[in-house]
Amino acid sequence: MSHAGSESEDGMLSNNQIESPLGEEGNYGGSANGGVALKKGPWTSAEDAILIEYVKKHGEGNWNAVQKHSGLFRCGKSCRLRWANHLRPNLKKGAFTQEEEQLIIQLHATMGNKWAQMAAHLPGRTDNEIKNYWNTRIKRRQRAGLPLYPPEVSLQAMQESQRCLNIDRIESEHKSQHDTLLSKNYGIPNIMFDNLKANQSILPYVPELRDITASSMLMKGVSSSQYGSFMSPIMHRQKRLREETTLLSSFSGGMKNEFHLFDQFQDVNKAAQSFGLPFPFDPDSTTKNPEFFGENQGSHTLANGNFSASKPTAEAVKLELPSLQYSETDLGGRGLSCSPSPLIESVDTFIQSPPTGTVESVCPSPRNSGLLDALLHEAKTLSSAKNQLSDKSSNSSTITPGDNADSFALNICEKEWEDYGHPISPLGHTATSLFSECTPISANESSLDESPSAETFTEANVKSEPVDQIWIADRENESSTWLDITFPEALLDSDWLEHDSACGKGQVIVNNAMGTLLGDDLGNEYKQMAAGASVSHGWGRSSCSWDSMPAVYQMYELP
DNA sequence: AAACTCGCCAACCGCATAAGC
DNA sequence: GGCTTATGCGGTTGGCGAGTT
Repeated sequence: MSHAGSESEDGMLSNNQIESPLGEEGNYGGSANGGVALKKGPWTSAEDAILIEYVKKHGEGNWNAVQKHSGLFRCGKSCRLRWANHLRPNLKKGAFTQEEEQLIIQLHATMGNKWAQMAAHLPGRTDNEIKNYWNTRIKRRQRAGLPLYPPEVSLQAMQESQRCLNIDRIESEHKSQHDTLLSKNYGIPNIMFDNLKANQSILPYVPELRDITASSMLMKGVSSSQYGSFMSPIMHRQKRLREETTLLSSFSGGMKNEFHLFDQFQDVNKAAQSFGLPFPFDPDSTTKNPEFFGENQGSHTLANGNFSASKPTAEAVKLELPSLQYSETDLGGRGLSCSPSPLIESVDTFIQSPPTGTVESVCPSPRNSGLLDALLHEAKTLSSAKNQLSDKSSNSSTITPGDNADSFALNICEKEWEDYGHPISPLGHTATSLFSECTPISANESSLDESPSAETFTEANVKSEPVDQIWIADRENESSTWLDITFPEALLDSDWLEHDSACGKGQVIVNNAMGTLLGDDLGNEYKQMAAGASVSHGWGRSSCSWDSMPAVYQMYELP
């Protein structure tokens, strides 16, 4: 704004017009502030002392007043930055410890470039430090042709993503139960949070969840990488929503990165197929899936027009997670009629007045999640095969809007879940296995920066073959009813979740695929949840950590 | 010894948004 | 509601020192 603009202006005052109270030579080429040029460039110890003194007297904040009260010829912004990054107490100086480095990697795998949020998890460290560290690390590893994340971190993020994807699905499917449950004062099932807590062992930085509430979950859900725990507790609600939306967009950033990662493969199409993506991509997919860009505007992975899957980008690697920014041209070109702001507003609307009687979510859903979609598709394939054998009656699990949660739970639990609660996941290729097939895992890798060798990476291409084959076989078998795996809703609309058109969207028929989809651990969680007749509060479809997706899609970086 | 490259770091810049008027 | 100000965040730049050629 004007403030920022004034800072960057080069409204040069000649140096002889400036009288520094410090009598120091300095770069006063900065902006004029009330006729006084403000110094730029490195801070001197004298300036630091002045600033420290000022903060001691007046406290933090009101940074623009620093110059007035202290005679420091620095803009408020600069003062704030100096204080935050160098002068404030309890700052930890020096190199990052190994633990800190590991934490940063884990946090970044989950959050993306949310430096400020990451800094909140590293006491004494600043976002700038973390950012610098990360950028340096990226460069280093890029140069070495190493994966951005160690396999174990990628795997963790992958697992978290899948878990939350599943939770999210459950939530969407049960949203129709929402009002009934609320009226009966059902709470969030403890089991869910117990399970989430237990999962903390996976990512040790996940804070305690004991204080989590339905509302806080709702508030934090979309962006919360680890169950909503990354948001500052004092963060303004709308601010959170902004963050959430941004983080949702991080998902698309992850997708973008994903396609950068494909550049590493000799054969892009094969690489994509290894991840379960339908290659060759149709650049004009909008015409074939108009709803993708219209109704499902929440997914702006493609809508932002930042990448064309059919044209692997040759631009420089940019491991950023783009914010939710659209250009009119992009939107128009894609036939997208919405703008980002309606999305944000819709999220807000959703929070303020949760929708009733619909499973449609105002929150973006992670379409085109690539790897995860591959899993869904795979699960679907297996489930279809199973259905052919068992030919279960879907009516047994039909839920009517009037059903209470207990009956729903019984349906799920007794009719379906028993089949899939087996310790061994019915997913022949679970997220883990699929991932491992595509990830250059080095069993001996322990150090975070000791990444797989180039040889190992090459091996990954070979290992991905089975997935590739599954995919192709599936295409052949289902050529007549081919579903675009880039659009999981297509799966949900088919035999994954059979929306009973006669009874409305809220009436879902959960078939075997549901259990298949959920896998074992979440399946148990889901089972217990259902058995407890407590279907969780209707937070948004994307309440789970889509922002963790970048981890999956940033497994590799370009050399 | 000079030139060059690279990594690190501090600071700047642009942008978004909340708050106050 | 519109404008201005303050604040925060993430991306980028540029200076500097160390290492290499």
